[in-house]
Amino acid sequence: MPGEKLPLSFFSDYDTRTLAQKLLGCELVHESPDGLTSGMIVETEAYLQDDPACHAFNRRTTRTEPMYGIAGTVYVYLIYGMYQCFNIVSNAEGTGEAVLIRALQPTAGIELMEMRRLVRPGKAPGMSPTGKVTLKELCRGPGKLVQAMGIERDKHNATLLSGDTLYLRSPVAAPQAITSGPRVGINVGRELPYRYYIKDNIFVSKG
DNA sequence: GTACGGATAGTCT
DNA sequence: GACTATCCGTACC
Repeated sequence: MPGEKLPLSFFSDYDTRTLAQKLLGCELVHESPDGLTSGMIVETEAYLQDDPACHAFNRRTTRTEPMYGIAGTVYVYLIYGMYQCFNIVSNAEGTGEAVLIRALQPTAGIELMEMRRLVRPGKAPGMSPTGKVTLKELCRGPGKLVQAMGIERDKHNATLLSGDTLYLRSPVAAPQAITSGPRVGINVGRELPYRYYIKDNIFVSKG
């Protein structure tokens, strides 16, 4: 049913690359103490066990442990020492694969997202005269969407996406054309076309 | 509109 | 001690 909370089984129904495409058009919802925010997933990247760009490519460590959990586990990692990236673990338990969520099209809680994304006053790309970033820039990038959605590190290794404060809803309408290409910002494995996004959607981080 | 330098910290070798 | 890869702010066109 369109718009329904997705059961945990959804995440184990597909292999990682298929899941990365199935997630496009789904709505990520966070019911935080500050209020509800949500956005439609418009851009994802798949990270596979045999893929050198995958955090779980090398041996199993404490940091990547959640990646080996059941499909639907949340994996949040720190990048550049300043930003977080939000991933949904995929494939069978014991396999270290995940889908990185790279961009959202905001659907609810816009004002709250703007508050969370406030940067210091001044001129910057995508910033309106009022000091708020534009709608287009709110969730256009993995670090930005984590900030806008208010996803904290306590969500790391959360066991469920359904029935909790952070969950997904099935697409209201099937996404239009899906395009794939090289993943963003990585060196190793850059030749693998594991990035998927909704064609011509302006909320995608890179066309 | 594009280009690039700086900030930053956890993880593993 | 090496390695990692995003956002912001300034510069410039």
